[in-house]
Amino acid sequence: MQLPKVYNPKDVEGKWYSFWLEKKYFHADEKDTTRPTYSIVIPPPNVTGSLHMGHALNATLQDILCRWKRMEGHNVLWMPGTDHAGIATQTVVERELAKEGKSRWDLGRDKFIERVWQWKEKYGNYIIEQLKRLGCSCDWDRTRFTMDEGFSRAVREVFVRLYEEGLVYKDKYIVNWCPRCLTALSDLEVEYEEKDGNLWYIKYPLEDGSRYITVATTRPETMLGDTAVAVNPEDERYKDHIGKNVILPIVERKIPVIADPYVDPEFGTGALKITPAHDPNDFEIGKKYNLDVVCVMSPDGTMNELAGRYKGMDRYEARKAIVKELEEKGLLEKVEPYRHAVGHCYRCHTVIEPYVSTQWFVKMKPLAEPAIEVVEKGKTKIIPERWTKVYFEWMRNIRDWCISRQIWWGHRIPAWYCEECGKVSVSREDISRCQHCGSEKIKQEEDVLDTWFSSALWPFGTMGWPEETETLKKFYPTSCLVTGFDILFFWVARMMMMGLKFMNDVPFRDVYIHALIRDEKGQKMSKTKGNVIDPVEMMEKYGTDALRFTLAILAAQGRDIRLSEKKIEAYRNFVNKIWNAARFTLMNLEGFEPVNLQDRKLSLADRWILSRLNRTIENATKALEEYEFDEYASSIYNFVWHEFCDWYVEISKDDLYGNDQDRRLTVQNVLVEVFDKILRLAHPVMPFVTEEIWQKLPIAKGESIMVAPFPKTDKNAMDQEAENDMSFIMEVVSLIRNIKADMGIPLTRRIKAIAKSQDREKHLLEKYSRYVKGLAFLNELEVNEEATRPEKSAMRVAGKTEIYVPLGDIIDFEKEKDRLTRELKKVEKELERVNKKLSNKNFLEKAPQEVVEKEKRIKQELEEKKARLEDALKSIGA
RNA sequence: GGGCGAUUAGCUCAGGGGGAGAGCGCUCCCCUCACAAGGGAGAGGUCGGAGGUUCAAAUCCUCCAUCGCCCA
Repeated sequence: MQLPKVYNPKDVEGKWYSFWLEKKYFHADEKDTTRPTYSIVIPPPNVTGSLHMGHALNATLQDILCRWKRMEGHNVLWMPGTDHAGIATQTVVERELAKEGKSRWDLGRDKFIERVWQWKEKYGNYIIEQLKRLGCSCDWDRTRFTMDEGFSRAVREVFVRLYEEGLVYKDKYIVNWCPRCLTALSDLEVEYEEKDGNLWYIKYPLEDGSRYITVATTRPETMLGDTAVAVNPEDERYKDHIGKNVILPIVERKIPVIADPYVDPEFGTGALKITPAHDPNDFEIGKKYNLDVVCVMSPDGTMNELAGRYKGMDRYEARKAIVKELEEKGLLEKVEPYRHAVGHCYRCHTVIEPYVSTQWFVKMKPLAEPAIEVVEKGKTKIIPERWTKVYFEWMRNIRDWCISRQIWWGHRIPAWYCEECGKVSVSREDISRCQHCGSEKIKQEEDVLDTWFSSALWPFGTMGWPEETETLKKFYPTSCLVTGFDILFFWVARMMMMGLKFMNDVPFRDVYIHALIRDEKGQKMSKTKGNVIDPVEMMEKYGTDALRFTLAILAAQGRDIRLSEKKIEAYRNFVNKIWNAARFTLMNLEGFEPVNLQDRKLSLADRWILSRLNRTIENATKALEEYEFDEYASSIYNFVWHEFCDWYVEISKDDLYGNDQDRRLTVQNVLVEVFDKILRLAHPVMPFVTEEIWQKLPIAKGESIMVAPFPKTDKNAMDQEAENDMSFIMEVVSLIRNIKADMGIPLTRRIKAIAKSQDREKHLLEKYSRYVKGLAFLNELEVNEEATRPEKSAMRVAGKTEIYVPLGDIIDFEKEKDRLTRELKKVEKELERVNKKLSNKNFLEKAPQEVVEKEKRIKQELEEKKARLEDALKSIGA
């Protein structure tokens, strides 16, 4: 069988993916009673989204887990779906409308929503298709959407139940407001950024006209809404001002000077203007002292009628104008540059405005407590562990969650207001009459729910809740959640609370938190920076397996991933390496018939590679169990490339091309055995190339590698002796190659080498001289206990063995001297370290016996090596 | 302001008390019958700094410096 020289992913990826789909391998089975279950819900990407590297990493890791568990015999459910992403999606469609010169108001609510659905039908599957391209083995028949009918029912049920229990309430409160999106946001949806601003010092004249009190503020435009000035009660400077009034400049309103320990005397002048309508802290103080709440802004961030002649002005224009007026009136004492954190809308990056309005909230404390407890008790494990601290920190300081949004796209809050009795009706089903007075004059709440409110229900909402479905019984709680830390609070924490509340059980047993992807300079990837590496483009260029493998091998716990195209290219080369090893194997299987390796006489190399294979399986499996995806991938990489290809394949050639039919058959079987297991081991991370090759292997097997068993470690194949012996042979080979390279002899030029060796090493060299001769390209290897060094020769030391390579006139004595000297220096340095240790009485007394023994052994080895090197140097006259 | 993390070869990063590692890059040699997307060989680190614990510290502790992130 002949394979193309270069692996071409395009020929195989689509083919196998369709095959898997056709065979329904991705299907999770509620009816199955034999297999253990394993389930994961995908973090639903935004419908507006297209696949970025973060998704690719996230999905690759989940797919590795799912494919692995499936091969280990689990009944696996990987639940896919998308999120309706309220503000983001609405914005996209609004932008589309804007191109037609329309706003959503022109269409009206119903028409607009219809339009969003149209948009979703057209583009909403885009990211799902891309996930398929990535090879994801989700159970696509179950694909859910947070706005679909069943899910919406779950959202309503949760809302109503929380309302009935008093955990959802409506209140007038100061919230984060985005003047562009025209909606409230939760605390989490505000991103703070350090900005250079100013601290304006404004003089407020005392009522009696005697003096001024100077306040410092970063937001002079809000002064129009001031309703008090506050000072610290301990502050000597202001003690006699307390209780008096000042005249608020421009507005000419009388406002009191109050005292509250909240005021930091060190900040600014120690006097604080209090604007309850425009600052959360001021709002609290206002409540405490029953101050008026004077709101001087409209929802869109312009000044309103209470701002007098500044009405209609944008907040920043107003700031300038007000500062100017104060300056003209001589009331501006000074301006200082001041750096402070400014909140921005996480969707559109507009500076948010604290804004007093009536909103819906979820009471968090009663929900958070159990969510803390289950993690404390280890019912859910967060990996890496350090994130548990972050989780606790947030959960313990949690504030009520503002869940209403003044947008149209989302789950409309199921509350109706009665025009007659003024009461609120909250209902699971749409109603046409007031629940209190029966009036038909009712109107549904215009607001929709925060998208995260619905995503919080994802693990059970997708499984059919509130129905008691078979799916829930079988697959809830899920086994693992794989996600980035950026949504630990947004999503993970909230799912935990909702899962516990409505399912009485944690939503997931493990939470694996992976890194964020950055560019090679460590910067976040963003379209505006232009440093985005597009996963689809990378799959196109290097193949899906290469991309997946790259992401996996870089996914070390606790550190962000700096990705570059070069890395993907490097692992594309690895995929190709596997391909070519397969090509080699398949080219040399003429006359192959399967045999039982246990019945065969195995060579050292056979035993060695089988032993290494099993260690690799052991390592890789352990790594998967501990979510060490990097370790899993790199143990495959190292084994395949640096043990199997570099050594075993080379050694096998001798037998494959030789005349010993028996040996030939054994080696063929070893090659196939190693390949079969390594393909199955690697399948979860590189599904396509492994399937393509595996299908060509001449072994008894099922119809797909996807449903073949994951390899198990065979303890009997572990052979420490073979590994030790082989590593000595490998060392000798390397040393001879090294001499050739140093002396400018082409590797393949056959020459003679002499080994002065005894005991075990001599025995090994004699027994396996075939390996040495083959791998180091020698025409003769003389092994002799009494050998003396030929005059014009190079020398190296392996263990206690001296290797001589006679070179005649081609020897470069300078080079050889240089080489030996450097080697000697290294040995001496090492020896120094060891001697220091061994001459330390405390070390000899307190260190474990085995460590001391080991050091002694090392010392002896080094001394012998040193003596040999010195002799060699002497003999070339140095 | 509070917390977390990082600092190891030119670059990107593993390692986490007992002989400094990988990939990429670099240098030299080789189109050898699986693979030039390859093979062989090599150079290159007082493991950020200072203290401490220990027989022994890159590894544990403290402090400092620089960078990054989260929260207020």
